Amino acid sequence: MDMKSVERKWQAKWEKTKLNVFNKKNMDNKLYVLEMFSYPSGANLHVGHWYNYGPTDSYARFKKMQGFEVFQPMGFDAFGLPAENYAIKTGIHPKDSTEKNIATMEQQLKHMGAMFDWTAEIKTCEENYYKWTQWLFLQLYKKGLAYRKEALVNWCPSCETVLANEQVINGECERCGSVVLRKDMTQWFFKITDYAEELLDGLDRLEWPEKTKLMQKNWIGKSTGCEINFECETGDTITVFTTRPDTVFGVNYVVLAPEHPLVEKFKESHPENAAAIDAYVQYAAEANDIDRLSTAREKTGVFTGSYATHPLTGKKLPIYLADYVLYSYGTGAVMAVAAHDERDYAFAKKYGLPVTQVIQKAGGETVLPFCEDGILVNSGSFDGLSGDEARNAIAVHLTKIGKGGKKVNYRLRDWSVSRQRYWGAPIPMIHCPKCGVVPVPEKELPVKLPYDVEFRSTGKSPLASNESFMKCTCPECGGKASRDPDTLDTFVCSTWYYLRYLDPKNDKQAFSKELANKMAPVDVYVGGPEHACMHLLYARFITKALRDMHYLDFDEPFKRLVHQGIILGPDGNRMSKSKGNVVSPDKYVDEYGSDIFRLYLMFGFSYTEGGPWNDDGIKSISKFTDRIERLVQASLKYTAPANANTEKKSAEKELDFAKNHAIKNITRDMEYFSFNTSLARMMEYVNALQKYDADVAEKNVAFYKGCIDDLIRMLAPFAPHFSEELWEMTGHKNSVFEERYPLVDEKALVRDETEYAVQINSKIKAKLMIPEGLSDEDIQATVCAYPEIAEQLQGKTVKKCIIVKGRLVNLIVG
RNA sequence: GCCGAAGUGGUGGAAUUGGCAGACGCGUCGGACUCAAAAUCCGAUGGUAGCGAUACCGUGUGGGUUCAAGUCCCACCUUCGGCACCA
Repeated sequence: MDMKSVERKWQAKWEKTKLNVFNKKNMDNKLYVLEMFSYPSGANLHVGHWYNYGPTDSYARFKKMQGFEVFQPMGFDAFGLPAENYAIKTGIHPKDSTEKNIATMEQQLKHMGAMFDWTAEIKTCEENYYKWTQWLFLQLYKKGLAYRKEALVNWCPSCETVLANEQVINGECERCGSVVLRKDMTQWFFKITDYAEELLDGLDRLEWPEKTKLMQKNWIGKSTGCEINFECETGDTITVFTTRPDTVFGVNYVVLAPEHPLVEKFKESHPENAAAIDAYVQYAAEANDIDRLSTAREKTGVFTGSYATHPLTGKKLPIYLADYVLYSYGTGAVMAVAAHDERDYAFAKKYGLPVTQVIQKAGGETVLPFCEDGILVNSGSFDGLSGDEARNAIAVHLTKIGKGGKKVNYRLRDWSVSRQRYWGAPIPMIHCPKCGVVPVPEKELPVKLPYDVEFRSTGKSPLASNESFMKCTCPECGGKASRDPDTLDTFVCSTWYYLRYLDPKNDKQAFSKELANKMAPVDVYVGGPEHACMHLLYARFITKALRDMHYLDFDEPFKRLVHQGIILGPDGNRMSKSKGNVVSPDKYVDEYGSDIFRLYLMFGFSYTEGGPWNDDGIKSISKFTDRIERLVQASLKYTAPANANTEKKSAEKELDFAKNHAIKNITRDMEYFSFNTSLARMMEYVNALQKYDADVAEKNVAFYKGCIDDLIRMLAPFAPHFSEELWEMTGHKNSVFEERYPLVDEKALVRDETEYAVQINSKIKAKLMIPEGLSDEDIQATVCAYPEIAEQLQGKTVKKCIIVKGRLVNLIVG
């Protein structure tokens, strides 16, 4: 079969008959299947895209044939850093390169033959989309969920620009090699932490992979502990968070993150230490959080010269700065208990600080640092308590004396959404010298992204250089004001795109509430596991926020989630241009056609695992479709005599069994996205058809042709163009996708006997056929009576007989 | 470093969740068809020993639980994903 022309033929037909367009009339029966949209970075569709979209489309088609009205849209996450970097390198404007890439990818996606509903297509870089991303920002601002604060960014002092983490290589700027510093900058944040508890709590009710839920849980990082206040000489209070208030009597010193605001105060009160402090702050600014949190990193720090007072003992405690404390976690300060914390212990040993043991191992020798629960000693009236009891008692006492109390802390931080970049949605805020920060009125949206901008680094955001963009009037006082020069993190665009797909042309609102409530949440969302913590968490947060603002009646965006695995390069490494191991799907699609390429992706890998690319099996898939074509062709010639016998003889029963076995297993496996096993069952069925075709001279033609029709129906989701062609070839006038997926006939699967494995003392001795429907006693009797087994049982007594119905019998003999 | 996964024949991968390890393919070997090749079809194929029935070994490594472990528990090794400005 000429796959290419067949593909074009059916793609054109589907478009004409609107086969892939969601029919709103059947909304009650909807199934929203969504693949993560793609970022148009390269000019071409990648194997990874194919691997995500091809098999998932087969799932969607399968569900369609089960009678669901499937909505499967596609679009482009079009803003982002790579297009801007490309522009800096080549001078090609991000808008131009992005639009060109999208045009190419659209063509490739259409040639893939997936049943995407292109009438719902969205591109996040278009005004009619980002207008509503800006609207979303304003709603969050109104709700108090968007605010400004200082935050650290990677700063290249020689390029005078903010760098993405990706652009920092071993602490140096990827462009110029300068040492990258961490610098404070005022940025917009979304208060995702307000939803920490709900985001955690909601995980239980999601049909998501357990590992993903666990990762999100750890990312949110709830810990229950205690806040404790330490008074300083300067009159300030250092508040620390600890999960181990039971060790509070063992505090030897207090440590602040180098970025802590109190550092300035300490420099003033101890000017003799200022130089050392500055040097250390500089040193810390050169490291990233991952390195700083590494337990393998050499502990470093500097004494501030100042002291704090222990809230319970009144002891004077030296105050240090150390980079193993992060300003972004907890309060940015910790109480150091050298005897009972690994890092504090290492630090204390290095700087010659005292180590005070206050916990004793219950019933054993205590080796320091001892970090487990134990019995309190040297802890005043709390001696003898342990674990939760001690933590509770101390927390209650601290509350009573006003020096702290119980506190729940989350590792989750608020989401920084400002980017000092050009290619993104402008932040719809205005800075007025009189009125301060003022939101752009909704009726003035979108704040359009100007085309003419110098996006090379100038020390400021690229938009800041465009005067006509920056200049505006304050909506409140009418005076001269300027726009926010930053753009939004692209993750903001992708938090709500699943809603826009439902209502992509709406120019009155971001989406219709009524439609959203009917069509969403997404029933099945498919994408890479690399999004486990960020995109997937942000989308959940925004959905909950929209619910609280009464734009939605549901609170989770993605009911079910499936991760496809990652296809690596043939060398086992992640595909990348620099490694030269990128595999292009195009040459395979050209050579074999998109159906065969899709079939191979489904058959050759475990969908959720992925793995290194190899094309060993792709030819065999092409043989498989050839074999099917030959079978179908041959069946066309068979005609039944007028007085044909329609009784099913053993050969027909055998084939019927094979067919129903395949239907049953495929129907189950498709639900789990187990495409490789589904196709294995399909191959077994084809083998059975071939055997019947070859072995049975007097065919039951009507029955056999029915089996061929079912084969085409069964194959349709996996090889859509090929199956349509076969369906037409066998004389059908409709689309095979208007057919129902064959249902299993359980009667055909009933057999009189089942094969059992027979073990003696857990070793397999024989395999026997045992009639169905016997009691355990009868099964044991049957097995023991079997000559081969009886022989081996001679002179022994059966002490125990374990029977697993339909599988195995294990005789324990002595 | 921390969080989360994965490791099964020569190879891609199965294994109904504790019940016959290796389904279905690829590859290899043997055979049929052919002047020959391709294509197609049939058969064999985890390892070791044996003519053979068969026996022993075998799911990253080492221990453990169990009548029974690829699957559960403990320790370790290797690889992969994420770590908050790649998306």
